[in-house]
Amino acid sequence: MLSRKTKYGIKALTFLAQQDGNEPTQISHIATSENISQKFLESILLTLRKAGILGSKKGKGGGYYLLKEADNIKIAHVYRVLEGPIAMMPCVSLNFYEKCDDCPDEDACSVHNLMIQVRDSTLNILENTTLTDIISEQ
Amino acid sequence: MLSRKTKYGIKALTFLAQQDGNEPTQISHIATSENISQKFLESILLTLRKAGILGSKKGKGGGYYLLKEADNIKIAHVYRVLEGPIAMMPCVSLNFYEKCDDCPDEDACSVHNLMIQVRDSTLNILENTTLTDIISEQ
DNA sequence: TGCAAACTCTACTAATATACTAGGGTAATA
DNA sequence: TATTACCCTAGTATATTAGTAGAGTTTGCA
Repeated sequence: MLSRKTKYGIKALTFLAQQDGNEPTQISHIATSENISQKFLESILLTLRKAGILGSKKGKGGGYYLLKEADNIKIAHVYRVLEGPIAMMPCVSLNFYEKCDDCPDEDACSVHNLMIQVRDSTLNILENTTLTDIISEQ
Repeated sequence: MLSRKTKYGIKALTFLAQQDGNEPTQISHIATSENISQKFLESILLTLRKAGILGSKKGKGGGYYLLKEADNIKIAHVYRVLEGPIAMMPCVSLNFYEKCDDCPDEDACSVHNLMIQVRDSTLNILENTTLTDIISEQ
């Protein structure tokens, strides 16, 4: 299941991508427009900023803005920052690999190879979808 | 992330599918062979039995056995029984649909359509993979 | 026939982690 | 000085992953 965090994060990013120019947009504005708890959104946007996806400006006229063009922001990147691994098990994760403690041999694990397939098909979608793609599909 | 419950469940099913004939296999046998906590496995197999995937026999010589041929057991079914929805959000789930409380219009939701794509590609794999497929891939 | 062993089945309990909410105060900027 | 992002803390709820204890059922043997 996708956490609200990731869902809200993607929604906020598409909202920012649809703003005219690159003027900073206030958290409160995004929160009310997208029906998101403002405090929660605050921490999400902060995470996205630390990941280099968003920039911010304090004080009057401040807010958040995209650091890159919308068609250069891959959903796979956003997903990994907010949700974590795209793979369904650590032992099939490319970026967050961990060995299973119950599996002596990964190649002999019936679930392992299946989850590699699932990972690849999901990855194929998320790596090839940008913010721009998402907006145009609405 | 896939829960251990589902992972163990699939492992147990492949173990049963690899047994000769259809003699009942004891929980303890599966648990030690697959490095699974026996008590945990107990509740998992019970769930699979109630879902009509496994049969059981009590008393001496008892245990669990497959109710159908291995090539008639789809992973998608097992997944839904143990893990729940295959979709990453309730609003794109076929079998567990629920409306999002924050979305006034699903078609206008940037995440919605993306997650339909992810669901379909995952579903395509899980619906077309049976226990037999999993075993042959080891 | 009756007892004991070998099983599954059920119900509690609990530790741990994670998701989400809510509040306060601080720092930077116009 | 007002406005806004930033940061810290703590609480609540829920799911996961077990562990414990015992009840119920079947088989085989004396």
